[in-house]
Amino acid sequence: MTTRLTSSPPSVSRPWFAAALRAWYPHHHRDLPWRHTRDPYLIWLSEVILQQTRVKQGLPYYQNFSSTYPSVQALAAAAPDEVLRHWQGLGYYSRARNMHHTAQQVVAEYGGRFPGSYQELLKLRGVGQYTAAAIASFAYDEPVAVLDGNVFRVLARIFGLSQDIAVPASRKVFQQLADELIPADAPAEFNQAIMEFGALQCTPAKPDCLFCPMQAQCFAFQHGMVQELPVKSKAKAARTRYFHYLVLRHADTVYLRKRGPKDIWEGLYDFALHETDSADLAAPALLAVVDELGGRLATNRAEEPVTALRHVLSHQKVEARFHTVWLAEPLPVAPQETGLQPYGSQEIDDLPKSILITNYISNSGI
DNA sequence: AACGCGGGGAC
DNA sequence: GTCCCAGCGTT
Repeated sequence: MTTRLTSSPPSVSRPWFAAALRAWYPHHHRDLPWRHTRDPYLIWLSEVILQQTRVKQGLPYYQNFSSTYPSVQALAAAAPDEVLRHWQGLGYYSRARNMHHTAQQVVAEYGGRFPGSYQELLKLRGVGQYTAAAIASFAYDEPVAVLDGNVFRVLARIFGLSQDIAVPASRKVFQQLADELIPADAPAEFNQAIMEFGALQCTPAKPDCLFCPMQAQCFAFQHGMVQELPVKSKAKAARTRYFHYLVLRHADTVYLRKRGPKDIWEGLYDFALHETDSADLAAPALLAVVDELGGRLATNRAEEPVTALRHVLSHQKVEARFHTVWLAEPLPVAPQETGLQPYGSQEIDDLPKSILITNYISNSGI
């Protein structure tokens, strides 16, 4: 496959592109709060929230975080569970854990001042090439081009780049072009504008080509390839998992535990979990699990209905069944490595939880 | 280089 | 249902 469908060589600069963006941006851009600050902390906060997240979804989280933690010192001083609780519902929770780690590092090792260049920013946990370029350009006017999903799409269409954007090796072609296009005198505006152009004008499914100012220069439009570009190979299908939750209850408490690493929802809280290869779990197997935990069933409690919930992630489908188990007495203290601990209703509300667990709790009246 | 990691909205 | 979103760290 040709690496570049246009006839002009990569070294040719295209001032018209930056000029067209510059003409389009002031009249079309959205008024977003992180565009009114040069504070690298607030810009970093917004960029981490917006990684793999739409502006519409991330905006309320930015408002909440920036008011709850107005400075990097405030964020660094927060408890890890509290940070995760504020992140609850946004997904990709490693972002919150890394963000908290980096806040503490900036306070402890950088005297509370954010690193002042792209190369230094890149060393921070949770700050990759995109985020480092965004902070460096928006806060410091450093001429480094951002490369996100919007930029990939815009450049692929306008300049006819046919490399598979899902393949890491394709990145260098797009990065080189973006670095050629970004003007040294207005890098921040260029980066904002190209992403906004991708988000509002050159959208994935139904781009507004009819009223696009780059229509005449756009390779994809001129060649009828708008739906074919960018080229992106398919992700592999999501696997299905079967979760059998034991909602262990005694008096006014419910047992929860913090989820560990190397699986979904690290650091979030859920119930005792038994995972199987099928949707069904026979009653004897269920009781065996309770027994393993050292639990003794209350005999004066009526059986409660099993709640079944389905939860879909990008890469997994979780079919969860919640079995309420009333205990005759509290679980033995530190039975094994289960980490299960009793929590009251108010405490549970304050714990960080996945959407699945939050939905179950709100439906079950815990 | 390939993979794992959320949740929501557009179509 | 499919696709994508101001990507990143790990393996």
